[in-house]
Amino acid sequence: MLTSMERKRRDKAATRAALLDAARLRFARQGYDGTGVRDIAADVGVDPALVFRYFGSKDDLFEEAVHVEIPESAGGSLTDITAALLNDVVFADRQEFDGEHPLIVMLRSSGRAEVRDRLRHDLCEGYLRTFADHFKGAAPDLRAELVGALLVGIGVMRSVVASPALTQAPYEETLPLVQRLVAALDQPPAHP
Amino acid sequence: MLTSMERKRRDKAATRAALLDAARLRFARQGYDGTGVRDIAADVGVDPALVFRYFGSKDDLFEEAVHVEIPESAGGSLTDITAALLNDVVFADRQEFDGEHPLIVMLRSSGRAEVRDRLRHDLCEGYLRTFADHFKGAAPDLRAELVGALLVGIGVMRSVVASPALTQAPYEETLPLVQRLVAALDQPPAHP
DNA sequence: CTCCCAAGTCATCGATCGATGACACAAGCC
DNA sequence: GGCTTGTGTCATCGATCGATGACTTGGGAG
Repeated sequence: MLTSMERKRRDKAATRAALLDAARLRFARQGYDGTGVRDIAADVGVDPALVFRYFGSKDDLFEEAVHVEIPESAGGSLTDITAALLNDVVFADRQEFDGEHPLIVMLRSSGRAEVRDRLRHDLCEGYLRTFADHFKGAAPDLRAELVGALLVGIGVMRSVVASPALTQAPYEETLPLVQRLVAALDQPPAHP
Repeated sequence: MLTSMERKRRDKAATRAALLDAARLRFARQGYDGTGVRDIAADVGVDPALVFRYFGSKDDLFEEAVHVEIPESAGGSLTDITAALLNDVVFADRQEFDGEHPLIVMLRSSGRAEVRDRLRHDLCEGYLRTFADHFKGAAPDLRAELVGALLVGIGVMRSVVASPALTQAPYEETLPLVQRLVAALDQPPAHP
């Protein structure tokens, strides 16, 4: 797989970018342990030694490959944030990661401790902080993490488990169900 | 780690069982790729060749290690099933798997396709079928898989991401929140 | 055209992996 | 005690891994 047919034959920046793209695809599909630097280099059609010259080590390449900036959550209502997050985390088509979210990519490579640390940081400090701020009542952090669990779980069911219904259901069908769940979490417990 | 201090020195059944226990722990903590047969054998204090003699291959050992029978869901109300499932999948203390559910262990080793197939089968055909049967209205499969996503997500948040709130919250605090979510999924959409 | 630096290649290292087959040794039986 | 059977060990194979350093080659500057 040559990422770009017209890649110049001796262009450091282009080659580095092509290696990064190939690494993202490989890591997304096969995880960290299942991917070798020789595979990545072969995808680009280049010598494996270039990986170490440009990125230092396989670890550094992975770090740079799965790095993604967390979008500034538009400070709207809980409904708006839910819709944005579901779209961004679950349904956004990340072509560079084979259609999966970097969080799922990291999850697939969660054998290493640093990856788990990055996961926790990106999720809890990044995506879920807004939810915790919006939840009123007791234990907002716990309820925010339950939203995170739901979103992560949906991603896992679609990308890893490949469960039939969730994989085929479009965004328009999944969103209202998720909205009902988040709304139920926001309301105080009903004591009839 | 010798599983049992008084293990007889030449006892095939006991040695095999000890290898299986050690394999479960290693696979649970480090995943399939991160675990070597030499590690497992060293845990038991035995030669690595015994692994192949008793189990055939590393793959076969993994298959046997993560095999778990799905409990027959007591055919009670949706509330009862939810409580049972949350306890069994998320909060049951599986000592033999370092406290984690075999589903999470498989998830940590999901690089191989057969593992993903087993995951999908055990989850959708096993755990979630009961939910789909209990859900009235449209798209019961989708809603059942959303329950599965929630449970799997909670397991991931606790075991992999190690998110603070969900990890520390006891069963008694998490269960009512999950109950509210499942109940919201069961009710027909509210159109005020 | 030539020179020179950067881009890319080649050979190779040491470690580790799963796996195999020949071998050593303890236990039960006679 | 000698023999058989089965439990466990040892040495080793071939492949693959990440990583290193010396080497080659292309392309722009002069």
